[in-house]
Amino acid sequence: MGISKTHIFSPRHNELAKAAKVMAHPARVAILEYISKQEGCICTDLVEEIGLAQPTISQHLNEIKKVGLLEGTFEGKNLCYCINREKWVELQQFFNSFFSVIHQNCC
Amino acid sequence: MGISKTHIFSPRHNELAKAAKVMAHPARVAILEYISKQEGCICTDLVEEIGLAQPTISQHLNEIKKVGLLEGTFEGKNLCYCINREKWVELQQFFNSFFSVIHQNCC
DNA sequence: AAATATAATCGTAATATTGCAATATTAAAT
DNA sequence: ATTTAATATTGCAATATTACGATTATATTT
Repeated sequence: MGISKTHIFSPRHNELAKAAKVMAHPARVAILEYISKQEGCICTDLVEEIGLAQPTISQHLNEIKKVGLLEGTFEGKNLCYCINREKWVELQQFFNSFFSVIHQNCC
Repeated sequence: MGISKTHIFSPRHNELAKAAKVMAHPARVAILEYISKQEGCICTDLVEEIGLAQPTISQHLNEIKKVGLLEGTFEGKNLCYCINREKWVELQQFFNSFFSVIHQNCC
């Protein structure tokens, strides 16, 4: 994205943007939804479920991991991913409180 | 972003991603918050408020416009931007309902 | 009509993202 | 120890984003 001057923005704005960025790709939205709908942990499936190549899925998973939305075992064969519910709820509230700030009535 | 295979994802996932993308940059988060906190419409200010060059702000505003989050007069001198509240609430609910889907308890 | 103020557009450089093939790594099974 | 199945990493090509200077368009003042 070019230089992206993150330093001129508040930590809150940067955090919100970072959280939003995770959901800013349909593959990641689909992955998140799929995992969150599973009863237990998921093991594979994702590649055929989503329809992207394995390295691509792996990369997207990594992006999701980086914001702390995934939990579980990540190495070796048969990984076990699941949603970090605390973080999930935190994000939900984060977005919600952002959208709740509207003091404006014009136009 | 490379080829970005939007066609393999559901419309809902694509829409959510598109909405999230708008908030996926701190400048746009800051802009949205600033406008939403104004009593009436804003006229300028944004450039010095945010701290980016005028063309850059203009571009960001355009991104926000494209998802329908802005309303008002866009041409000429002294434009008048304000939040499209309907769309705003729609997005809030969109995100919220996405985050509400969690059927999972493991790990 | 000319000057002024404000915002949009264009062009372009720098950087980020997406996606995949090839390869490496890991852990379990044989 | 080998093989096997599953995921991670690397490297790279294609495309998108971010940012801004220069310019252009538009409307208001003078």
